[in-house]
Amino acid sequence: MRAQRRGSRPPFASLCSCSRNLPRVVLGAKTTRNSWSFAADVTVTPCLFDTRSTEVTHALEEEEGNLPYVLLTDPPSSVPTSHPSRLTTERPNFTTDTILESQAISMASNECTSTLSSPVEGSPAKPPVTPSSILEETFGHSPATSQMAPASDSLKGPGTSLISISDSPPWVSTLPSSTFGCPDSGKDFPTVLTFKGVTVTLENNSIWKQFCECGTEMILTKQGRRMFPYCRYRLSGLDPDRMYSLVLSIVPSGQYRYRWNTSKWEAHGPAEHQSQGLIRAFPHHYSPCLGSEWMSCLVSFYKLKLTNYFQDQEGHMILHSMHRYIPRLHIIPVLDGEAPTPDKPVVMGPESITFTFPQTEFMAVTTYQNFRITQLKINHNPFAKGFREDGNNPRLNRILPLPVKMETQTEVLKLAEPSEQQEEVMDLR
DNA sequence: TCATCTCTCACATTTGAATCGA
DNA sequence: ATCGATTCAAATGTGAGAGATG
Repeated sequence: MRAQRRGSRPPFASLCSCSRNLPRVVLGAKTTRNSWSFAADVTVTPCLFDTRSTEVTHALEEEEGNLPYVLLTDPPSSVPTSHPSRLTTERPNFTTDTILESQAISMASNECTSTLSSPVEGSPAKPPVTPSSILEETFGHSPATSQMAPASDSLKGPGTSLISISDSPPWVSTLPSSTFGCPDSGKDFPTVLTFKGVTVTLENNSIWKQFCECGTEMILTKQGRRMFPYCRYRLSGLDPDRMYSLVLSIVPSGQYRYRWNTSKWEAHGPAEHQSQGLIRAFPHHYSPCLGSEWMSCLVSFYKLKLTNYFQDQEGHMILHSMHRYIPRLHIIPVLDGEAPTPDKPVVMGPESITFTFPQTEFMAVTTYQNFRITQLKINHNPFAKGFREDGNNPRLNRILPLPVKMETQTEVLKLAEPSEQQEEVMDLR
């Protein structure tokens, strides 16, 4: 399903269910009274979203066989500011990890001072560092993903109200394929983005920046592999009394398939299936929450897993290997009046906004291509601690010619400052 | 046919939560 | 109720080998 935007009519998204126990998000726009164009559809965790009308349900059932997963509706003329009673029975544990997360914050926050103007709106604001706790899982998690159209097609366009703050940042969109990896590390990436009074901080920007400089790679496996680093945000400027759903989508950021050639990525043919569009989205496991709750915690999408298994039913993000992607955070106000159920969607209307941090772009791979990325992962990821041997990992020695090894290890040691390692270790807790 | 590229799987290791007993 | 030891599931990258591709 490819997005087709017409006129100035804004796009909206609905989050709803399908018949395979995996509900979906649909990003689309109403083009005429009875016609919709779809930017994307995504499988999402059930019971997380408020719902609206069922206007085009039947049309989509016909299209998709027995998959009544699409529910789209007109946008509300206004979004109520009051909030319904709690929509879930379990709540985040806001106390368990306060200390560890606060420590991580205090270190990470040092990286948040380079507030740059976003393409949409500059923001000098730096969110106050307040005691926080990471959002720990207490909900039953049901996995989620799905197919969507390419972001370049679906989430841009005149009149759109689905705003991508950094939809086409020049330092990303204009990067030649061979320069993927942000070698121009002297160019700062925005750590804080602000739009419509909502400020989003990429809390673990320092680690992202290190990976970006080498060209971030993320492993895809059939059973799903977590991202490292993962996306961790701090939010401010939300209405404290309003319910919001946070959804992370991962959209293609290039039109090509790539290959690793000795020391750099090169375009190698057109992207696979991008004409049909494949975007994934992953709702945060605590969605929906009050704005006050989102703002009091770090929002970490550490549960997100990446896979290249297209029959995946576990709800992982399905990506193409050797393709470039970039995560995007969607902040979706939840409408009042109706409790969320798996068969009803929440409207992603004019007040929904999307934030994209260009430094989080990555290459999806099944095997690491860039040795520097491997070393960064080993040095930063606690689960890979077994491969750390102070630069004397015999396995790495085996696969590396000596001169290269000496050089890269020096670089890696330089990149992996102790404080950064410590930050990321604590980040995982 | 062959070389290269890409992917899959078993493996060793670490982490952290859960469990159990003192 | 607390603490330490143990167990186990889930996480990591490695490397061999299979399959796909040109």
